[in-house]
Amino acid sequence: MNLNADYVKKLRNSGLRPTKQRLKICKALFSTEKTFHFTINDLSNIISEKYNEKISLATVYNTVHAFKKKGYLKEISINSDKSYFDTNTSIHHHFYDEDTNQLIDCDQNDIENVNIKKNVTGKKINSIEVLIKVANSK
Amino acid sequence: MNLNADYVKKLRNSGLRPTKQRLKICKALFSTEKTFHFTINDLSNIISEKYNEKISLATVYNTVHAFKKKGYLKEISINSDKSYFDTNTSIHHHFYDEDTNQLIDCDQNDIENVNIKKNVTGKKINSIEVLIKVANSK
DNA sequence: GTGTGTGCAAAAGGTTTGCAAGAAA
DNA sequence: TTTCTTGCAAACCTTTTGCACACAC
Repeated sequence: MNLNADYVKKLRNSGLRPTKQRLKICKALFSTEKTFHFTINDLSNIISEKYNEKISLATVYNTVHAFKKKGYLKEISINSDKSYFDTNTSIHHHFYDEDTNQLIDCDQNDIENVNIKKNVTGKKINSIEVLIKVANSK
Repeated sequence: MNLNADYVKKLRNSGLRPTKQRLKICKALFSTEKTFHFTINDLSNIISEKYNEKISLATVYNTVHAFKKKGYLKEISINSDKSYFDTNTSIHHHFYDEDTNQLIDCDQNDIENVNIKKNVTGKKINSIEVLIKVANSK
């Protein structure tokens, strides 16, 4: 359970002004033990439903992107009409349930090391993401 | 080099009527040896620039999705504002150059077998996709 | 006070939809 | 003739932008 003061510190440390809106978003994202996946729209709904407050969509977009840049959030690659974010920033992968459109974490330990034998010349590997698409057997 | 007659057969075999538009799209997608990546917009441009013909965007969307459903195309998972498709339907992976937004094939042999030790209960794995994001070292 | 952040509405960009007209079976 | 397909425009949704106002420092 993080306190508001922790969020203020966290934001200040990364050069972001601790505004009311950003603190509220921190609370929505980082006050639970469990990490989770969300879309911008989800987050906006959480704030308005759970906290009964409203933050402009533009601000939510701004903040989420700022948090991503600072490494507080990860963006997940699924082909979709919208962007998914993850409050779990450790190295891990995902199952994507094509029946329910649900994303499920896949621990790095649940996958045998992914070893890339070749790289694009002159480039450095920033990340390796594995997406495992699953569906009902039928 | 495939002939029109081959495309007619291919379409008919999968229950799709071989219309003028679909045949043109087949030609644009499958008449070269090399496979490639494209967006709907790319495809639309190829048809209008290279073949000097125009197919309604709605039809291009329809056809691409139909082809994907039939397994003639693969959709690639990148978080992006648009969908990418691949005429290479074999099992393989991708490098994504974050500097240039370019997609590069990564042969399955260039990755040590990805072994998933755990699965979502009651589901079957449909695909395993690895996306390697690269960028300039600097 | 200065510079940064916010909110609103409008705009943009990709994708989907509804429906009438056209083509294939 | 029946069914599937096309084309167009409008609708839709997510995301971005411009700008005036407000807030943090």
